[in-house]
Amino acid sequence: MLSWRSEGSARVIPFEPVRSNLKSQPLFEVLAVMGSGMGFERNAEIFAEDEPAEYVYGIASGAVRICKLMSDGRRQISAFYLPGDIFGLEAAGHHSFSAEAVGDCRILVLKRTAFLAQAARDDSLMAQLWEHSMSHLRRAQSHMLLLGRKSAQERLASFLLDMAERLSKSGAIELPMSRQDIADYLGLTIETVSRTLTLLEREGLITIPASRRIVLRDRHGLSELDDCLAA
Amino acid sequence: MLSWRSEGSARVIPFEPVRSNLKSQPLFEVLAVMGSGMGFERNAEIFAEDEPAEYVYGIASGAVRICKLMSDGRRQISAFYLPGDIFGLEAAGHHSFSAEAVGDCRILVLKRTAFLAQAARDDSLMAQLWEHSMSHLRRAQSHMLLLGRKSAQERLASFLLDMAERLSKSGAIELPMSRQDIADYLGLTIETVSRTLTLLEREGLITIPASRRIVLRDRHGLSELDDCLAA
DNA sequence: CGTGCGTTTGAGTGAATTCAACGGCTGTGG
DNA sequence: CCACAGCCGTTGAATTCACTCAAACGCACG
Repeated sequence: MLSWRSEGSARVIPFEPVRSNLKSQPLFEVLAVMGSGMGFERNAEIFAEDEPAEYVYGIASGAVRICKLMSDGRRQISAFYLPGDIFGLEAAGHHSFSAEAVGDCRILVLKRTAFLAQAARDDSLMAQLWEHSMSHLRRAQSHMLLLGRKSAQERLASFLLDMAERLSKSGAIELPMSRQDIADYLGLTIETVSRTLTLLEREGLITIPASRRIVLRDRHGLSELDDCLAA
Repeated sequence: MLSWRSEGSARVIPFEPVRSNLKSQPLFEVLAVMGSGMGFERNAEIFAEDEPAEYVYGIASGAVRICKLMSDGRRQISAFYLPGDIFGLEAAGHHSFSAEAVGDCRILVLKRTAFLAQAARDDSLMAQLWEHSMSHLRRAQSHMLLLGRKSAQERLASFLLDMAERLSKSGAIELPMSRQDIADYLGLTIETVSRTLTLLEREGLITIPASRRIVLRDRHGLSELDDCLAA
């Protein structure tokens, strides 16, 4: 059941280092300058739960999902990471979740030890590192409110607004992930995601010119669904 | 609706500093040595969402809930903190959630700035601070799996096992929180929590000698419900 | 022009919710 | 000491929202 999910490690394609300066946050800069680039195919596993955490990762292009699995195949995606984001840095030992490529993507990789050595040299970096973890924690808390207390419409509204903010700025979003990914992120089924999107379209809040392309027509209406007393 | 929840700040009772050494984790020690003690009554607000984050808190006795609210009163508790736990430390500016006393409790309080100054003096403390945030993040991720993908029975099983581990070690748990708190933590209603507990009792997995006292009769059975591929 | 995958749509079901009533414990005041 | 009020928790009945099962659609690719 759902076995396609565990196709697991598709091929890993090394490629020439990227000197991305899309995002100039110092943490990402460290990766861009010191790290090396790798390519991952769609659905490739970047690291697995319980695996020793040896590297830090930064996204040059594409998107990554962080997930936890149950033994019967149920999956919860706890976050999507997009270009400029850093992930996989554990304080100790092992990863507590797995990371997979949502689509083909280019990832910057740096040894954890090298990254931490750099942080030790630069106090402000250590502080930013902590700040970084805390911002993830804040996101996680907002997401718990969504998962525990919001209706399907509210979940989709929150999701679309978040995605718009993170990867478009304009009213149109090009989603990097499948409906199944969205469902597993929002704690819904693929059918409910699909139905709810068409519902939002019928209500005039969005239009869906292509399944992965969504235009926000009424941000205000979406924000009302989102509630957004949460940060 | 649900207005009792917002009784808000019940009286705050200052009390003589506690030199607790229940838990000797260095972070908590800093609070025990440098901080001052305060008492909070049941349901008192310790700090509110969006309030400037000026202090760090440690629990000497009692329990605290961390929550987010929606404008219509829906509430999600993202964590419970128990004796020995530290909370309220933000990397920057403002709290992204509120904290309330679950029952009467004694809290150690220290100025954020004093705490961070100490951390700056002691490298290992800064590292532990980061480690601390990461362990919260790990918990949050497991909880997202619970909220997004688990059935009511599975949620209660996870909850009970977690509580047993954190506050009893033996098979009997004395719950510090109400059914409403449990419901808001697990993303359920109070009725579902109640029904599911009696169901678990009928199945012989637990016994409930008093509403706040629960005995785990079959940990193995509970673990199976819990699934617990999650850390 | 089929084949395969991702998505949409439909019909029926079900787990948890809502609405409602009852039971039990605690503390207060007569 | 008992009566009563106020909570908190449990139980019951009916509803609902999202889920499951199933089928069809559409696009991309060989």
